[in-house]
Amino acid sequence: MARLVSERKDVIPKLAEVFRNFGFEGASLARLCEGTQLGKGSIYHFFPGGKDEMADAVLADIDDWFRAHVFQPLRADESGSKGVEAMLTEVNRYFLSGEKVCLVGLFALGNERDRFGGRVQAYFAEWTHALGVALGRGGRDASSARALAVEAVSAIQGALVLARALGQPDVFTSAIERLRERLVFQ
Amino acid sequence: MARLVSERKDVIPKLAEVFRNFGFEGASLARLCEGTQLGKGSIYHFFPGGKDEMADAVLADIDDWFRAHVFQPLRADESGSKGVEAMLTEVNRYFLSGEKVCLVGLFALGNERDRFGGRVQAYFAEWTHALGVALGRGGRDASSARALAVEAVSAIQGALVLARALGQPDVFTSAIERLRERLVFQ
DNA sequence: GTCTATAAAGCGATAGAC
DNA sequence: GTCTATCGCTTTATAGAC
Repeated sequence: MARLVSERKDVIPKLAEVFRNFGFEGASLARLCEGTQLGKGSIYHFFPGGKDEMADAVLADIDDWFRAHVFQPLRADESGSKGVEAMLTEVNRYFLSGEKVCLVGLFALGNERDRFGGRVQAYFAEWTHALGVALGRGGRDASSARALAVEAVSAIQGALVLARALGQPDVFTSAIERLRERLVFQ
Repeated sequence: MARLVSERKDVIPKLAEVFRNFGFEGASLARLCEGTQLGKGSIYHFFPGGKDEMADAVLADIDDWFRAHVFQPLRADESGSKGVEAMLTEVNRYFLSGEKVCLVGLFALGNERDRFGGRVQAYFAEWTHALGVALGRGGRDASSARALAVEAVSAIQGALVLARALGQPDVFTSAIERLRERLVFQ
């Protein structure tokens, strides 16, 4: 049987899925190995710091994705409407229309916050800030744009919770549609 | 030293706090013992089924509290406005103005959903249903009352996530105030 | 009802051969 | 880069004395 050789960057999304499904404490090395199809030796070769380093790499990867696909477009768009529109489309795709959970939100609620609080805080701070900037371009004053941004990100996170809890992904897609009508100027 | 004898019902809130702080997998028996000030022998005397039975009892206790203080008042109030008003006040108090996390929401996101999915689903289903009934009394048609109820409970859960993540409890209290203006007819 | 001792399994992590 | 063997520790759970 041919031996499969992995690269660290290919492993991270697989680790992410395990952490999403089991949380930090629930993601045992056995489960992480199963999810990545890697032995303990390989996984410790990539992440000598163990689980902490794995979760940290996963959070950094998520942060990078959102920065590239959501935060920067939000800040860059001069129209203040296309960026918001793009955010909602990308976010809906990222969370698989409500079938996928937000790992950062999960870590925010759980005790993972003690270990990764900085990353969790930074993720939501940057998201709400970038959205606030974009909404501010739509003629809103700074303070109400900021408040609306926090409200919108809260709505996304809450919709993910309820969609998951009720087993109704459309709770999430409906929330996205509502935000589209509320935030985007036609 | 006098020996303290406990009752099962006094133990449950203490267990709840441990589960809230550490999640299901993170709540080890050592931590549960520490949080309840009970030995393993005592804790297994009350909950022979182990951690599963403890978490189940905690969820049942939360469910009872919300049924008595939130769901039933929502359904009982004929005015369709005082019940909603009371819900927001009780919920704000329960979650300590955004400092306390929703255990059911945490379980909904994590893999605890596999074990306690039924209870999680029932909790949010009853909450959104009762709120929908109350909102329907305010002159809204059934379908928009129902949608608004899901939106409101989502807003509460999402605000808890962001308040926790950002370390800003006022994100939660602001969300409650916004809901008060939006849902309650003056 | 509470305590201590103990069992069996799983945990994260390391070492060393290939 | 991958694998297996292994260490020391913690885990859940049980048994039995008090």
